[in-house]
Formats: sequence, C-alpha cells, structure tokens
Amino acid sequence: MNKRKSLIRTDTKHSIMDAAEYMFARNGYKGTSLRAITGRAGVNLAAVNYHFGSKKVLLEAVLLRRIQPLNLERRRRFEEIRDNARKLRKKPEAELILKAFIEPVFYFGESDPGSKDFITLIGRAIVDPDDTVRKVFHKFMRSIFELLFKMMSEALPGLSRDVIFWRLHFTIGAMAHAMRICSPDMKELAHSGTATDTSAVIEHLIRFVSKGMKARR
Amino acid sequence: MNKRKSLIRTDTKHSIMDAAEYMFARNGYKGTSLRAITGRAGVNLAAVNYHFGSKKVLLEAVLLRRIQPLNLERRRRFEEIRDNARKLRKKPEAELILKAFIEPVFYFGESDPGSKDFITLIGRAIVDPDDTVRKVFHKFMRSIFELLFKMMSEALPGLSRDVIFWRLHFTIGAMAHAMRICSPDMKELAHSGTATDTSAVIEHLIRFVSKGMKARR
DNA sequence: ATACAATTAAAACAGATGTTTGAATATAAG
DNA sequence: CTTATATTCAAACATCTGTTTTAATTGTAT
Repeated sequence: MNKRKSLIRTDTKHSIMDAAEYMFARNGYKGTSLRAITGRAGVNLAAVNYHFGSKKVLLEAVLLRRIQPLNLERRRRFEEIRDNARKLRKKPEAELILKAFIEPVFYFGESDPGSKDFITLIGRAIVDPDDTVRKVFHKFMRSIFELLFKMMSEALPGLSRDVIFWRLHFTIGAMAHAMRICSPDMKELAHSGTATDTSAVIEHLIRFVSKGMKARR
Repeated sequence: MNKRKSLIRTDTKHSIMDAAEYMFARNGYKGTSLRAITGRAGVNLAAVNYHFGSKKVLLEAVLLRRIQPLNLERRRRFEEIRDNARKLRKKPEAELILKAFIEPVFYFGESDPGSKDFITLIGRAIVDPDDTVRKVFHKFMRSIFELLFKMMSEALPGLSRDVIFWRLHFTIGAMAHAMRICSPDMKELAHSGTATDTSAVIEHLIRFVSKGMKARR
C-alpha cells in the first residue's frame, strides 16, 4: 500500500525533527551535533542528510513546522481585530493586537507536548549568535512583523514610526526572554517561590508591554 | 625591569581578550574557534591555554573585565538614589532605578571603542544557548539583579513579588534585545530610515519599561 | 517470485576543534 | 656572561564535526 510506505518515511523524518527541536532548543544550533540528534531519534546518522540534505535545511524544517501554523493563527486574529474595529468604526486596540501576537506562541507550546521545546527554540532563534539560525528565523518572521507594525500604527496613530518600531522590538525582546525563562531547564533563574505558571506569565507580559506601548510621546 | 616584563605579558593577554570579545560578540562562544581568536590577536594558538588555561576561563575573563566596572557603576548609582530618597523621606523612584540599571551598559559601550562589542556580547550572553556562557554570566549578574529587585520593591511597594520579578525580567529582555539590535552587524533588522542612535534608543527603552513597570496591579 | 525503487546501515571522508608537548626564544637577576 | 624563569612557537594530539559513499535491507508493484 502507498499509505504504509509514506507512513514509515515520515516517521523517521518526524523523529528526526522532534529530536532536533529538543536538542536545538537546549544546546543551540552549533551546540547540537547530528550524532546527538540521530542518537536521540534512534535513527541512523546518514538519515539526516538523506531526508533533509543538510543540517541547515533540517533547522529550517524544524522552525517552519511550528512557525507556519503559529503565524497563520496570528494573521487570523489580526484580521478578526481589524474586522471588529471596522464594524465599530473605531481604531483597533493596541492591547488586543499584542495579545494576538503573543498568546499563540505560548498556547501552541501548551497544546502539543512536544512543542514545549519549541517555545525555547523560538525564544532563542530570535537572538542566536549563529548567522544560519538568525537569518532563517528572520526570513520567516519578517512579514508577520511588518503586519504587526502596520496594525500598531493604526492603533496608535499619535506615535512616530521610530517609536513604534522600537517599542515593538522591546516587546519582542521581553516576550523572547519570558519564553526562555519558561523553558524547562531555565527555571533555575526564578526566585524560589516565584510562579512560573505559563498563563500567569502571559498576563503579566501583556499588561507590561501594552502599558509601555501606549506611553505618551 | 619588572615593568617591561609584565607589560609584555599583559599585552598578549589583552590582545587575546580584545579579539575574543570581538569574535564572541559576533559569532557566539561555540561559533568562535581559538584559532580565529589568536589569528585576529596576532598571537600563537597556544597562548590562550598558556595564559588562561582554557577557552572557558578566557570567556570568564572577557566577561568579568567589563561586568565588574559596569556593576560597580550601577551600585554607585543605586546608592545615590537611596541616599536622595532618604533625605527627602520619599520612596526611590522606579524610573531612576531603571535608568541606573540600563544607562551604564550603553554608555560603557560608547566610551571605550573596543567595548562596543561588549554591548553585543552582554546582550547575547544573557541568552546564549551554551551552558558555559549562561552560567558564567548569571554567576556575575545574580547579585546585581537581587539588588535591583530590592530597590524596585521599595519603589513600588504596592506590587507583589511575582509581578516585580516578572516585570524586571521583561525589562532585561527588552534591554538585551535593544542591545543586540544596536550591535554593528544587526542594523539589518531596522526598517529603512529608523534611527539607531544609541542615546535615542536608551530614552525610548527607559520610557517603555518604566511605564510597564509602574502599571497598576 | 521478480524487478524496481526507497530506505536504512556501517564505514570512511576531509576538515575543524580544544588542548598538549617540547624545543626555541626572550627576559630578568646573579 | 651565566643561569633561571617566563614566554613564544610550530607541530602533533585525540576527538568531534557534517557529509559522502557503498552495500544491505525493506517495501511495492508487476
């Protein structure tokens, strides 16, 4: 049967991607060897180059698998906000836009257990010192950032382009940092007794950035 | 003479540290080889292990050289704020505390030309996927963060420990991200025509985080 | 069953990595 | 100058890296 064949094929591919996501998130791109990935996945070393072609393409696949549905959800929520605003003949609300941008990242990480690593991975990809990682990531993120920028300009027409640009980047920085702290092996950072419950963090974060975003001047 | 000897010794040591700082900032810890460092420094490969013992110790030295005076300056400003507040029998102001924490990083980078790299380096060390980097960095930062936490708790007694903790981390995340964008080879990120002037960024940043910090609840 | 393609497996590849070694050189003191 | 110490240097070390190769195995149709 055709089903059987393709199932087996995608099984190894998926194992590799899962293992890679896990390892990349914890040790970074440079810090993860193909042997560590294939070892964890329980497949042969050569399988990576057979199925993906190279380590770099594997990384792209790992990132894209999560970022694509993530940004789709963000777009959906952006349009929802725009539609509602038009109906009410109002400007879209900054806080809603930020929620639409931030919440999906964390909730995607909660739904699929495997994608807990992906929160860390994304949080790090944003700033990875390795050119490969950063360029791949920015390639996937540029368009959604520009949409975010546009929406926010509509929501806060009193602010200059520069101010919006920088505040959005502060937002992303704060978000990425929160994502990393929320990662499994970073709880070390938290003070003893500090709540690291995800949904609470999201609320704190959104409150924080929307206040900063809406500051006068 | 003793002077001559120690001058020569520290000369190679300094060259190595400068080169290492430059390379670590651009390519990360894992992404930088000792050969790249010694090549740039114009010294022999073995010099690193002779003078520092290992790549890891070199990293610690590079970080410590900048972080020590940086945190000294932060402490000085913290105490200044405390003294002034006591004189006026008022609580210390959150915005001043944030300025005391944030400004020195950027200004240190502007004074010494070589330490422009260090802004990037610090910005990345905060989140480097490599355990070595992150643990070394946190070791040096823990005490100053706790002081920051204490000061902020005095400034904003209405907020819970959790809220202050998280908001300070959002602040650090935003700051680190800003530091990375300000780095030489990351301007790619900025929209065309966006001002990347350092002092302007600092002002935007402080405005942003102090608004977020002081949000009710 | 046979032939064909897709996948897996083990081994080897060339190159880069941090570190060590032992000889050569420079510097200081006696 | 001579000796002792500190530093530099080139070379080699063992190990790890991503990738390629070649053979064996598997699955799927004819």
